Amino acid sequence: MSDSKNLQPVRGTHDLLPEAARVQRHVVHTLQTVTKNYGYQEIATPMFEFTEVFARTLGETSDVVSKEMYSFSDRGGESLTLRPEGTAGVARSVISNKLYDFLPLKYWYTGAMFRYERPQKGRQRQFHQVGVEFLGVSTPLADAETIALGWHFLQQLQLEGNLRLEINSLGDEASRTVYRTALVAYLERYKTSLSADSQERLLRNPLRILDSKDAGDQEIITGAPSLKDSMSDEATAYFAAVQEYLSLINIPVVVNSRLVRGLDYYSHTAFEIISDGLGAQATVLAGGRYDGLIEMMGGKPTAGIGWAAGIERLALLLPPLEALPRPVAVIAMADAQEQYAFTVVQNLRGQGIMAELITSGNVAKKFKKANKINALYAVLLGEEEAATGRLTVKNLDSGEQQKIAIEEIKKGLSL
RNA sequence: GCGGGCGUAGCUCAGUUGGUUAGAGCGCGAGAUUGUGGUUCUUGAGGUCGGGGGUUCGAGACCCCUCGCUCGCCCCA
Repeated sequence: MSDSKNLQPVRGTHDLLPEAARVQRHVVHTLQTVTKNYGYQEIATPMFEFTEVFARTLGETSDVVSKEMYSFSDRGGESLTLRPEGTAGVARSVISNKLYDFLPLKYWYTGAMFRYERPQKGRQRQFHQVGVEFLGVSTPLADAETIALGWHFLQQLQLEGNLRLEINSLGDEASRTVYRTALVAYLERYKTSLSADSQERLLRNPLRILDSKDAGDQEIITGAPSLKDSMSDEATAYFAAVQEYLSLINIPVVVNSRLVRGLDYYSHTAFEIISDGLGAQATVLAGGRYDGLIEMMGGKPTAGIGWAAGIERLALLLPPLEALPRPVAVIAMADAQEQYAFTVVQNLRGQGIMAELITSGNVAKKFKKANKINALYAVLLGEEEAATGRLTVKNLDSGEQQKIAIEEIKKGLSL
């Protein structure tokens, strides 16, 4: 590995070899199937946008914007950014295409996201998400439905380990502003006792201090004013209704009043689904309501709620996939049948049968190769078969052999 | 961005207090008289010990730097 530096994938990126690619495909396919029953359609937005699209919506002071974005100038001098998440792009697309005239909209998406972070298990610099956005409806029912969709999706994947749905309300914007002021006023008194991280957060995103893992911080937070007390009656009722809808369909919910999301565009309902099967990166699906987002970006006021899930994290929790279907191995017994064998494989493929031509080597060798590709059947072609068109088919598990006309093979073997 | 652990063949790992041509299992290739495999046996290929520098008569082992992975913090999906 003398020139290892250039042959290594960039830090935090990974090749998707066939097995992993199949797992990711399975996750996406599962979402596609589940969302269909909820009336969702796929949307795909560009992998990069003008930097401003993310900077404005996620919040200039958010960690994602302030230190994790892959931003660069293109040759025309424009500042562009590789998308760190999916919602901002969809929101931009809704405005660009004036889709707010066609509400409500239900979109799902998948794709690579980019964040300059320190890689860890379940955390990469290029990672993949699936997500959904439900635009144009601001009712507790819409929140419950969206959360149910996420829950349903994860059930469908049959993840190993336990999942926990945590939910909170950040209140409407007015409530949040009131609360932020009250919280900061309280925390200022303990400023010097707070952890260094939280002292920093006090300036940038004080609500996140509620979520601190530092024991000292937690102690201080115990006495802090509660967001509930600052919430308007409407916001409180809204949150109660969301919970009621969820209980109606038996989705277990844990209210976590310290759950705060890191992106600025959220209001009202916020939620996370957390797995006990991962390490520090335990959140497997998360999202919330973002009613102010589209207006903030310059569009008509449009309600919205959505979530995203990390495909790599889901992959870590996925049970083994079904075994791949087994092919038919076509074997010429002698060189004289090689060309005939090629026509036979093509014939089988034309019938919709997965078939592989085993070339080179003596017959014993070819059988070994057939085993290696996990073939269920071997089709043997010698002088007799070539003359009669009736092929010798051997079941490689049982060893049984039979003769079948080529056009009967599909039925004869129930392939 | 901060702190800890790790990095030896494709994979999983062993390499005694620094000492000659770096090992094993699995996997891979070839063979065991040419129309029948999965077992077994024989045999072969494959490593500049992540990379660079240093200490030493001598380094996979010690020191420094660097790259990557990993655990926690942070952040988040």
